[in-house]
Amino acid sequence: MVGVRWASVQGMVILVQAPAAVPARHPGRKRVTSQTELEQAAFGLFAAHGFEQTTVDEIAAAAGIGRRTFFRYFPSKNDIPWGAFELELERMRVRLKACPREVPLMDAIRLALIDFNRVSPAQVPLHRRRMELILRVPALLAHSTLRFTAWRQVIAEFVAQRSGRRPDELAPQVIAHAVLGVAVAAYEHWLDHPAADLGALLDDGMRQLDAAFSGSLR
Amino acid sequence: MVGVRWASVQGMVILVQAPAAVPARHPGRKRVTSQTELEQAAFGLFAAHGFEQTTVDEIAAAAGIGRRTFFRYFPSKNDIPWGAFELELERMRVRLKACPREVPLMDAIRLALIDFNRVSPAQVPLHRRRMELILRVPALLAHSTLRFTAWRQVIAEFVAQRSGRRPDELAPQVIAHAVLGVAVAAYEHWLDHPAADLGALLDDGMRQLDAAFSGSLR
DNA sequence: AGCGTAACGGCACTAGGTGCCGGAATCAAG
DNA sequence: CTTGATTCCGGCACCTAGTGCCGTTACGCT
Repeated sequence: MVGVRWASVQGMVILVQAPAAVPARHPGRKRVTSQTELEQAAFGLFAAHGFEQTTVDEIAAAAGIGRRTFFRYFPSKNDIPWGAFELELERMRVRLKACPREVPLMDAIRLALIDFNRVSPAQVPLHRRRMELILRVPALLAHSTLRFTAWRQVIAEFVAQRSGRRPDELAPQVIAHAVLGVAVAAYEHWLDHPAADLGALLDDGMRQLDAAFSGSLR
Repeated sequence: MVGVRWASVQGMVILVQAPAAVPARHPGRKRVTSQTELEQAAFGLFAAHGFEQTTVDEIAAAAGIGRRTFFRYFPSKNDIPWGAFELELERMRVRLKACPREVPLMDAIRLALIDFNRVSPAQVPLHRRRMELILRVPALLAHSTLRFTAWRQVIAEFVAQRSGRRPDELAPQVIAHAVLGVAVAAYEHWLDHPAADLGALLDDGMRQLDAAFSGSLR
């Protein structure tokens, strides 16, 4: 039901806290709901009345919990659409680290980018709703900046490791910003063109950027 | 005193409204302060207690106006550090449009980027405080997203015009995101290394990105 | 002086977010 | 079964940003 496997993860549990499925013998009262349940309740309300018109009170009421409790599951209303982002991010970090050094830097990044954003067909509608909220609701787009920083850091660390620099140097940061830019631009396009293939857009985006610098774009 | 010359500007007055200096025969009560004055009062408080610890009431009190009036000068507390950004942006738009077609696309952008971010030595300290707030205070960094969108749009429109595409196509958007990324990364570096030259960092950033795609970075 | 106009600013209200604290649920041990 | 430690729930009070409303104030012009 809860469906989040996380046995292998140890640290890095920032957003996703213990789901109720784990039978572990914890003392104390059981959690009455989960992030996933709250997310579903919230998404329903967002779809019906829009993000801004939906108050936290309404979400809490719809989920049958107190307003105060809501803020124990999500640090803010803006965090609702992000799901298990930190987990996904960790996945990308591992994937990049596992990439053989024979693969050229930008190829490695391009492939990881595509892989990171692959979703099973069954989850596409949910993913689309998520991204629609994140990229189209001004307050959420603004909030996303903070998540994007963590995302970029993963790229920057990979570039740094590969090129013998420190992650905070200019080159890794610039590349990380650029790659994130490709991702966001591809998503924007994907939202506007539902028939488009996200992976292809990401691939294309990276190649367009390449082309721009190679001078083939005038 | 007010010091904002704007006689030559006509449209595009979004943030900067009529300063009291213009003698124009407007009926009605005169404005009692200006964005610049409020900005100064606010910056003082920010430096003393930090952005988040400073309330709008305190800023208003320091400037000798009512809290309600503050919100007639700035749409939100988050907008304080942005100064005449819209005006600057318009300057960049004009500058790009004036660039001869002989100049290759990415060179034109690189030069405009450097030019856009040139500040006179006397204004460097203020500019640094501005950017420190915008890029280091989480709430302001988040808010900046909205301004950055407008900034990217200027780049995207230029690329589109040059390459015979529409601004919302993938290539212009990707390039715009990447260039903004260079700018932000350069500013981050500049904030960490006060001795560095911002123009050089921007130039370097663009070239690093170029190098990454040319495969010279491994 | 009087009139139209526009800015001021108080008041009340909404909404997100937080600290505090008593109460309820759960598990383990006696 | 009772007790106690632990953990979660959720009400309450409070803070802050931001907005609509509206009476008041200051200004320019006639």
